[in-house]
Amino acid sequence: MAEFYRIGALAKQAGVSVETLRFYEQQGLLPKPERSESGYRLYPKEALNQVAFILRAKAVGFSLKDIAGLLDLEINREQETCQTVKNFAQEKLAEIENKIRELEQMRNALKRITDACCGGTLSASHCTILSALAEGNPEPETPHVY
Amino acid sequence: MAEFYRIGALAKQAGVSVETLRFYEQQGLLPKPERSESGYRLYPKEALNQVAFILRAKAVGFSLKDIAGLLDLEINREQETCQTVKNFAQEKLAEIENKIRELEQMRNALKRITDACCGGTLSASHCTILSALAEGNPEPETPHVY
DNA sequence: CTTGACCCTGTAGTTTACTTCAGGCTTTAT
DNA sequence: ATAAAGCCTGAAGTAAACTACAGGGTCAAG
Repeated sequence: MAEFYRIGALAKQAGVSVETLRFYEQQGLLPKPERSESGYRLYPKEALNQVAFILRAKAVGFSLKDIAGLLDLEINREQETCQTVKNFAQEKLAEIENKIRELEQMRNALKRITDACCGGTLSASHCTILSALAEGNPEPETPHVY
Repeated sequence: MAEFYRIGALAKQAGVSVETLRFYEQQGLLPKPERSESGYRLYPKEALNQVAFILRAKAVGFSLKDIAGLLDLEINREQETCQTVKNFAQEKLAEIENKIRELEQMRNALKRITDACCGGTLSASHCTILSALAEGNPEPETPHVY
């Protein structure tokens, strides 16, 4: 029971357009799938996970080129030593952890606002979102009193 | 001792080009700074934090338009009710927490690889980086034995 | 057996986020 | 005082990531 998606079905499942899927294939982000006799692309169900991975990586700020680099590891892994693969993965790991830290800083800044903010129907003239956000580190600063 | 940066100094400090700073100003991401008699932009030192915030937000996948939306809260805050501001901030907070979760999934997948990977000089043909990454959830799966 | 939904390739157009250029003032170092 | 370095505006150019044709096969339903 080897099941296959055609491009339209995969696109629908993944929440992208068929053009995007063809574009990703052309850019080397998706492996060239099998073809039916008439030339239709036939995707195995793993393709859905691969697309999901691309979308997740994109959502957190990796470029398609970055992502291709990650995926290339798999494709060329026979030619690479294990050490090379591991190094690259660790490099990407560091990048990801950096992004997590940056997001946590942003989250903390926003949290401080939503907590401090009255949340009522008054003017927001004291909700200094930018000043709170603009601070890199959460310096306590004179707390706003409402 | 109100100190001012000229555009070149701010650019250097922030690690961007002067053109990028002018572009951000034009796009409404940076407030229009004071000008010297001869028309030079004079930035207060807070500008550095604002640029840093933009860069951080960009690095984690927000578009300039998204960022402008965040920063707009400050600029128009007199016109908005506190509730509106708070709602928007909470919406963005949810987005950020989503991104953090996505990154943590990616981090876990990569970590499993680097931990399982021999790290030696052998072929990496068993380092299934893609298959590990492609999984959304870390299903245990038949563990690789080397 | 034809009509409509789906697929193909290839090329052109769009949006986002810059970057470069042209032409011309200002400031600073020698 | 003059030349190099820095700043100005406005417009054009570029790279990445799609998105939209144009022109043409495929296939299940009626």
